[in-house]
Amino acid sequence: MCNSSAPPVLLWFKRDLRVADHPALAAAGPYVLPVYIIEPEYWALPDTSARQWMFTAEALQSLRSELARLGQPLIIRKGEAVHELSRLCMTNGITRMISHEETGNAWTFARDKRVASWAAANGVSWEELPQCGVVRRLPTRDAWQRLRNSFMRQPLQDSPAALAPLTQEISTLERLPDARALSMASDLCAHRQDGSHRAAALALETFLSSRGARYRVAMSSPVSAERACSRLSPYLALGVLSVRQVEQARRAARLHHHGDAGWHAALNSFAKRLAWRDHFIQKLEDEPSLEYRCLHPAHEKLRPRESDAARLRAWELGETGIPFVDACMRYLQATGWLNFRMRAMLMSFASYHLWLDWRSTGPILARMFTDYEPGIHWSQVQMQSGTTGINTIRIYNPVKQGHDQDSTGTFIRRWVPELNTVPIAHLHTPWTWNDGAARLQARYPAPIVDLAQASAYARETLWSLRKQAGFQTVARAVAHKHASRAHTSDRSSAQATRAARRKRTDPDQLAFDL
DNA sequence: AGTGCAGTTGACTTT
DNA sequence: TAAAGTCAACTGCAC
Repeated sequence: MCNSSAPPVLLWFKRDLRVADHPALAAAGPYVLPVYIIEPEYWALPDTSARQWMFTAEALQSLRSELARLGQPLIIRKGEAVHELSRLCMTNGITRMISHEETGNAWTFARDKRVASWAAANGVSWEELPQCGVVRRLPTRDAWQRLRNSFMRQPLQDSPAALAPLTQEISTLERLPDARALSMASDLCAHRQDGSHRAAALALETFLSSRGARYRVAMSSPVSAERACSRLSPYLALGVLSVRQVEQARRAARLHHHGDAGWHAALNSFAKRLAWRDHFIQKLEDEPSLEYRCLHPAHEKLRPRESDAARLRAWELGETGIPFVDACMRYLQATGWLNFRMRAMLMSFASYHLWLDWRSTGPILARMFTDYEPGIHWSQVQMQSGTTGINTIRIYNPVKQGHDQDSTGTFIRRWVPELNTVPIAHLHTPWTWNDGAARLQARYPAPIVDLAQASAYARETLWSLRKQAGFQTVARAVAHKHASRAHTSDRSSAQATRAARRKRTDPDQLAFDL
């Protein structure tokens, strides 16, 4: 198996830190040099954070031991990608590199272009294979769903039985740097998820066997979502699990729970979310400027580009004076995760009530998410800010959301302990608590905006922008390029009526337009 | 028993 | 998986 005359294939691990269902590893063959590069410049970006790095480091430790078990440990380097790759290729006579297509932020996109041009100029071939439903150079959105589904149905890639140990000695970082060594701001995140493969497998197993039973009804409230949601997002973001592994495990679970209506609803709902995941990442793949420009350009000057520093800070710290908003923000800060609906509410509150530009709030949320996935993140940030031009304006009322999702107030009391003396009748709106509001204000701020006034201003401004000449023409072009085709295909009127009725009653159908 | 009425519910529209 | 408003149908109750 060991062939010392031919050079190995360099397998560049990026956001695919696993050995199972790993198309690039399978394609590389047994004589492989597995490499991960810690890029300090990436970890200095405004949308990356120490919690993401610590999670990544745990995933890397797992990957390193799995590869070692297969016979060839992971080589870990720290530095600039072109520099490290060219050194590894030059000193080992490597002419073939392989990795997965990555739909990342603007920085990783630019880095990949540098790597590609270096490779082309130096006689190194670099293959990039898909590892999820995202299609590179997709000509039109029309056939996407079919392509994605057929990818998910393909059998999982076998992980190799063994790798051929390299004959040459190649230096590797033994100890992974901590966040401080990467010059990252300290980031406690006391309840962060664990990045190891063992933790990922456990989350998948417990979700599909028990935790997910009430997924469909429990996902909306931050109280129940913590347990009932899959919690697979950070593992999918880093590729500790492949989305195909998860999708196929879901299918198997559907058979296992056959006949159970709750499980049936849960697993169907989960399948939709896995598909939406690829759908949004596809958008960033097709339109990288999604990260820094409004999808509909008429919104560019809607909000001041320089954000109000006091408002931004109050929002980031969970000190806005709106209990449910602050509880959600502090929970996110402490756990690195928040359920979808509450993420939408936080973003909506920042963009509409606080009138902050998404380019100042987006990176703050990105850093707090252990599961930061650029394609999902920037699509959602723009949707919840109303800047896509093609989605209906959804301005969440954080008091109503609080009543709906935390009616007993346990979530608020846990995460905003300053409020623990406030009776439940006033917990969601402590400014209405006549007896104690004055005393309370020494510990907890009055609302930094008038909710009704702020949302009315946002609503009127956004809707009047939409009525301006030319707005809808541009909006249609955006929809043609990006919108899901799920509800727009030609249908008989009976089917259309059925679909409309379903739309009203099934939250999945309305969950994430665009 | 039937009527009037306030209040609720649900479908639908507007912003 | 928005919220607020409109409208019509319905409900429960007093008389």
